[in-house]
Amino acid sequence: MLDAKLIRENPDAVRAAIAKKHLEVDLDSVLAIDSAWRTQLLEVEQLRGVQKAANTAMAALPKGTPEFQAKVTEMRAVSTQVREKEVALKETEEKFRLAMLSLPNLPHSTVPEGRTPDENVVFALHGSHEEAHPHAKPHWEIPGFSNLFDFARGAKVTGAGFPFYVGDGARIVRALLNFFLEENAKAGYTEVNPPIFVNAASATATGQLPDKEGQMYETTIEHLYAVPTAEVPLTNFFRDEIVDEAALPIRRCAYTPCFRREAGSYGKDVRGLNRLHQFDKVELLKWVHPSTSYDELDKLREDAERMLQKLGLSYRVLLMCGGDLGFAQAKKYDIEVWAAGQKRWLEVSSCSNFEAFQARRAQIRFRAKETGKPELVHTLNGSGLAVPRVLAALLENNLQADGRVKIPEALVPHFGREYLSFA
RNA sequence: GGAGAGGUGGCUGAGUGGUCGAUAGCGGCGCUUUGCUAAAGCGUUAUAGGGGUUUAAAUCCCUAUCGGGGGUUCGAAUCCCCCCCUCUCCGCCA
Repeated sequence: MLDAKLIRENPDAVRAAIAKKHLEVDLDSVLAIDSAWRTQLLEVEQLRGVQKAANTAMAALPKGTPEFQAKVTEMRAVSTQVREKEVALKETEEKFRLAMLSLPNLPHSTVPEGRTPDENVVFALHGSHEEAHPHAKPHWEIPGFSNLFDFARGAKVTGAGFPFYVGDGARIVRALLNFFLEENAKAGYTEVNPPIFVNAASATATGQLPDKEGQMYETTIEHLYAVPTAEVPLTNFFRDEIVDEAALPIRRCAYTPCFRREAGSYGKDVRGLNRLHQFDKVELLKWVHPSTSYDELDKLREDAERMLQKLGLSYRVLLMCGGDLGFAQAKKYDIEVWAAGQKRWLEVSSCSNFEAFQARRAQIRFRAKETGKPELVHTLNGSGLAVPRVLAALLENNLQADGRVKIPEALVPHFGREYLSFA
């Protein structure tokens, strides 16, 4: 959510910033609602002032006197009027709230211009993805793949996109999660094990609701949402709270399964482990002082990159252009790992600065020592990392002539063996 | 799931229809006293929104907020209804 004062006082600047995201936004209608709301608010407040003054006067009057009765009669009319105007005001307020929720975050000045993913800027390249991987093949074509990653039985038991991980398949997932969590702990992130269902207020605060409702699984009885990412419960940890300024930046990480309906995404990039309805991910989250949030974004990205380096994977970092930035983000880097078998880049992390956008929705503040006033924190998050695509790249890039997969050295202590076998 | 009790400001805790944004205490902040500390005295102590003034801010005016929502009433922290949460007991259960 944006600051209402900002759109009121600098509508043109807001319009220009939104244009960079190439989103259709009717700011004029938002401004019109805002203006109507303020007019109505003023009327209601004035009438309430009249009621309040009468109330004080009546308190001093003996009940049952003619003066008292006259006041009652007089105030009955005011009361009716207030009620009517309040109903109208509430309607306008709700319209305004929804309109404000529909406004995207503004991109940072360093975000490159661009409309489509092709216009994202390659910010960094690491490793030599073009070197030969003589034995590489798409992971789903590796002989014995379905022994470890059983999509057919997953489809039977639950549905497409919910695989079983069996034997070394389950083991490598656990090893990766353990590796990620340990690395993040070293980098200063406190581990959290959050609820994996959240309520509507939480999903609204991080921006999943109201617009991305169709992407989440929802329970029929309590109307809870299965988390699409640990970002949701993690960010909401401090919802409606004032955190200690001296404690900033607060760094946390969490492993959760993530549930995504992926409605409308069909096609060849959904093969194998590339896109699932349920997958495992470790998420990194920071609550920071506004003055440091872009430094913290760089550090967050580096924390995610370091893990890929230790796993010996080639990757690139994309700086997202305005058009590919997403609704809530002010600036975002995507980290993509090279999958030698598919010969494509797979997104394994997305590191974003939301500035105060989520914090305003979630009312997460700190009391600034300088002013003594509560101010909104900035929130940042990034994957650290998503398991299935890292796994896909590992399987493809490290496939040996004998059909086994060499486990990266950093992962061996967690996996317990040097090779993964499909037998 | 059943029965009961409760949810008030940073915290504790009064307040059962009217001048209550709310007694009191604690904590915090400021001032005074003091060689320093402690103590004492005095004062102060929320958040959000709107209006007005202003280059801007502060000051100023108004409104809202006593778990959330709705209702009764001229008027609700207080009465009624629904929901959420906490605690106690019972049941069930990993």
